[in-house]
Amino acid sequence: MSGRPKIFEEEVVIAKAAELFWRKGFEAASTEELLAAMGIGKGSFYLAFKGGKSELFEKVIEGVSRKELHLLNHTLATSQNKVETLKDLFRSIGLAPKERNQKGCFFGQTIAEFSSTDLPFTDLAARHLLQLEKIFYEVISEAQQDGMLSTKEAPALLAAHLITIWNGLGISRRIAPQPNSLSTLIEMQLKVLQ
Amino acid sequence: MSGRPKIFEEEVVIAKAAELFWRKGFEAASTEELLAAMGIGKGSFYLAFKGGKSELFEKVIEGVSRKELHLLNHTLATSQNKVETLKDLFRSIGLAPKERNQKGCFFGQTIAEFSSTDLPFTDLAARHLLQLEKIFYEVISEAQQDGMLSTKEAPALLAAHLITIWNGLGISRRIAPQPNSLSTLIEMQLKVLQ
DNA sequence: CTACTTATGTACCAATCAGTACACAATAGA
DNA sequence: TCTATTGTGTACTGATTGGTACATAAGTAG
Repeated sequence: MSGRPKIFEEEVVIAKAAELFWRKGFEAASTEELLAAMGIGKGSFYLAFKGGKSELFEKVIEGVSRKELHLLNHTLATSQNKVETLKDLFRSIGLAPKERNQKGCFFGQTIAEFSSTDLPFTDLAARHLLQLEKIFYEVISEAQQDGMLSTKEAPALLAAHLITIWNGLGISRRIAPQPNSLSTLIEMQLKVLQ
Repeated sequence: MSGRPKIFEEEVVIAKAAELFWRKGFEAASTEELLAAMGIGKGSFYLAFKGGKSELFEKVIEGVSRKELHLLNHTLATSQNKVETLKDLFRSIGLAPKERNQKGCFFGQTIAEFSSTDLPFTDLAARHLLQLEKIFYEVISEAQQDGMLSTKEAPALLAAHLITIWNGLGISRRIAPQPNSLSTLIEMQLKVLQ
């Protein structure tokens, strides 16, 4: 039944591969580099990931998505002021270290690399952004009903607007000379949530 | 002095290469594909572009940038209402055909592909976005002074905000189910210019 | 015509790509 | 200990990568 034991956990090596994919993109990250980063050999890799590099990348997208959404959902669930928590999500961009900002948004990056092809990566990345938009929508919707938001704008439109800004900041943060300039911009952009 | 005549014009083949680079990105576009698209052979190519694929890509960035900025500047120069012209630039995203929208923004795409490396491509692409931002700034600044804009927000902040939205729409347009949804979003986002 | 200059097409190159084949190692159950 | 099962490491593969070498073509100048 159970032969030689695995020397790695799938979740762990997927997370390590994610780091490299995020930094270099799918095409530029070679399988050899990935294997080195994951700390496993070809034999183990192609046994665990029969689909090779593509399967790995799909699982990386799903893994990063799950982690990020879980973190946000958890923070919201234990938050006193959900709108403020949402705002803090954006504010964190202005406070992030340079290395983090240079990597931008993994999902926006993936869409940029693949949206003109027919690979399934675009759909997976788009699905994440859609889920993020849905979270925005629900927080805004609830806050409006509770009178915590004075804006009369439709929650769906506001959520789509926030996603646009999120993706836009995913580019801006990569080329911003100093993160300080980002913070004042973000603070201004968050005025739509009042 | 003058030997065998060239069978191509540099500007023309650069424009043809731009189409492929824009659709597939730098890494995914192979030199052979590029040569086929440009309609020239390796001999001619490496004589004209001693830096190879990299030099070609730099010239593509510069070429696309120059064209887009020139078009916008020309439209603005002959416009009665510059703010409205700016708005129309954004509105055109909602009206563009699917094939166009799937390509997104070439400069955002390039920044996404390279911002974690030290290649000069990021700087070239960032420079374009900065120039675009400057145009936004000047139109807003002038309109505010002429009383055509009631917003009291600082022109520099508004311009940075518009660039964020521009880059965000560069992602949204790639994954939008139908362009119709984009138009209502864009119209809402343009309310900052009133 | 000859000499010179520049452009073109093709054959070729080493390096790298993602992926496979397979001998061998390590466990569990009998 | 023997067998079955699963995992690992390495050698190898064919294809493709970006790029070079070079013979030849197509012009101009004398």
